[in-house]
Amino acid sequence: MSTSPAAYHHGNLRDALLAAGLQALEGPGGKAPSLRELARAVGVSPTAVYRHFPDKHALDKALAREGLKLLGNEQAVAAKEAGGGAAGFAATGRTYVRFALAHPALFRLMFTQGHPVGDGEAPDEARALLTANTQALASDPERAELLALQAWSIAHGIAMLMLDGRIPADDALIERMLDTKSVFP
Amino acid sequence: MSTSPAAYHHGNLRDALLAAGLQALEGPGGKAPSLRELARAVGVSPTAVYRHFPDKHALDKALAREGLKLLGNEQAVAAKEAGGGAAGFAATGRTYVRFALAHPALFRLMFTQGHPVGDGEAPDEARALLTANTQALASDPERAELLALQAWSIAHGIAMLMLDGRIPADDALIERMLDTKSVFP
DNA sequence: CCTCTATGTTTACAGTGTTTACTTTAACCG
DNA sequence: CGGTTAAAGTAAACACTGTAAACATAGAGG
Repeated sequence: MSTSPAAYHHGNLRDALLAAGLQALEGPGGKAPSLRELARAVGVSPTAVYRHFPDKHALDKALAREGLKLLGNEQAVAAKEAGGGAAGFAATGRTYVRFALAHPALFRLMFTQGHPVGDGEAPDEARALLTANTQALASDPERAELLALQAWSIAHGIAMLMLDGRIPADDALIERMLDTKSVFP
Repeated sequence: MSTSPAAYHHGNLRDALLAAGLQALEGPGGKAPSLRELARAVGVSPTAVYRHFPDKHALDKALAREGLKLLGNEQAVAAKEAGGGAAGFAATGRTYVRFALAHPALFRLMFTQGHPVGDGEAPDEARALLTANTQALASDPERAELLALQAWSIAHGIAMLMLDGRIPADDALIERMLDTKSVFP
């Protein structure tokens, strides 16, 4: 799933580009890399990239998917550590916002790729976890779906507004804003 | 406040640039214009822009402020038409999301300029309206501030997720998700 | 009227995404 | 094996971007 050490310069250019892209995006202070930057980082000519991605946007979409995987994993372990149930659900939300603050550039990229709603892609782990949680917590499944979208929206809104500096990126504030008793009683 | 017909080519280049920028951004299918595009649209050399803005980012920030004004106005009239109070508050939220869907590029620009939270700028009308509404609806003023941030976050989250195509941009869905009885009982 | 300052223009540079044409490398198969 | 073929890489070029430096031109004020 990443950077197999053998056959770097030849062989798996695609994976190498994604790895270099993630490294550039990760962490606070991460930046969205240019296509040429990534080619340089991997030691290849800019046009070589086009053998593996039709254009820059496709590369970005692939990086976004990679980011979604990371987020899903972090959420899954956080939910498990919290013991599942309502506590796990809450942990999921906190982790979402913290992930955004920890990897601003990556998080922005993940949600700026124009992901048409009806495309046949399988739902990412984060999304699957969300619906599973709400289905377990709500009786009515339709109401559960609405709850899922609302929970997603408030977490996403908090994350975005904090990233943009519209709301102080305070950890205690995250806690209060996401308090399930207050928002979803 | 816009495009005074006299003295176009000489005089108010700054306003002309902002007007051209807004026109490019407005509407669905709007796009973030390049500095050179705007210069062309106004009939001026690219570097002339630098007499009025230190760099592209400053221009974008000015456009973002312009967009916030537009949003604030729309929200104000919507709240007034709904008769104020709780109904007005709800109208404010709906208008927020609808504005985002009606002007995707502008909305994105408005919230991607890195607006450091502590800077001395006066709060925009949208923000002022928000706190006024929650102060009126909640007894405890501290609880009102939290409610304001939560309401903002959920509206912002819905808007962003719909813009990114993660959630269907359905008007009825907006209504259900923002239903105050369901979210803030 | 003459000067000075605000506001433009020209030219140039480094960087970007992308196309086209060319070269190498590896794999396949008779 | 050995030769052909397709995959994967390179080089050069194009149109575009934001920006800097040096120069030109009003228009206003003393």
